[in-house]
Amino acid sequence: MPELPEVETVVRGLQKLVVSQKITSVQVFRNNAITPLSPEIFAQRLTGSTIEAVTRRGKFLIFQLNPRLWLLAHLRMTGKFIVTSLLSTPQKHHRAWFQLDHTQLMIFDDMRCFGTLELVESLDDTKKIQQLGIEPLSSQLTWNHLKDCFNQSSTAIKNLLMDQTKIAGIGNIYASEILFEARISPLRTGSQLSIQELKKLKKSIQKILNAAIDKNGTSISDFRKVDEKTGEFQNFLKVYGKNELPCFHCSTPIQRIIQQQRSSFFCSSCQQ
DNA sequence: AGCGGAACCTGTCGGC
DNA sequence: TGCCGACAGGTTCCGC
Repeated sequence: MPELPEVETVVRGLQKLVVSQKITSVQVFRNNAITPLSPEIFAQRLTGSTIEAVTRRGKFLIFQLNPRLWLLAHLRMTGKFIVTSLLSTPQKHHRAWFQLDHTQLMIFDDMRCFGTLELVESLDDTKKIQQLGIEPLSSQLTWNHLKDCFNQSSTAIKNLLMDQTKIAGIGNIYASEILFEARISPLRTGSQLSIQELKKLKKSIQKILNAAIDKNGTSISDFRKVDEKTGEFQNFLKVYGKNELPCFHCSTPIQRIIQQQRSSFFCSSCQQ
């Protein structure tokens, strides 16, 4: 599922529902989601902690706990956090339950079991956070930064946009949508982009990601908000999943190609 | 340095 | 109806 706008949607949902709540018990239903601790130790270390804040870095969710500890969550393809006041037996894809005070339950659900939950003592010492590139919705995103990241590279711009060490948070859907907005072919290499194109790309990254956040993310199949409702940005996609449908602007059929083993969608007429 | 490919795991969909 | 392959929003590791 989730790229930056979906993770941001989940973070905002959790901020309203779980911040300042105490974790009163933890149950783990599938061990391989918890790295590298045993479920017993994982549960023991979390029980009694208070959730002080929920934030995001790239596609990681970060729970800041008191006593001082961080729970890093990555949803990968199908991970979800659901908050409910209903108590029930665990469902098939529930991986962990976090019982909160005030009778609320925070559920980590993940059909494909790629998602991860990890406890760390320090974000500064956590390599997977430290190696992330800039936040694309911060002031760090400038066309000059894009120039530094891209202009020596013979890698396709589609793949560069998804490189989490350059810009953190863009995945397969938004890479295609951003390049359509910027009118740049996914096949162009970083070094082939002009200054004008880098400036346009910077604006397109911000525009598409902000628009997707405004619509609570994209639900093509699995993504759900913490209340289990869908996002709405799937209704505003212009190229992703539109193989052979007419281009929004010029009616040329949208093409699907494979880059780095992932589908890219683009208009060969609008995007040069 | 950077690429392609495979692996992690489960489910759905379309074709035959 | 059933089987089989392709495909799915992400990341990491391995070999070249």
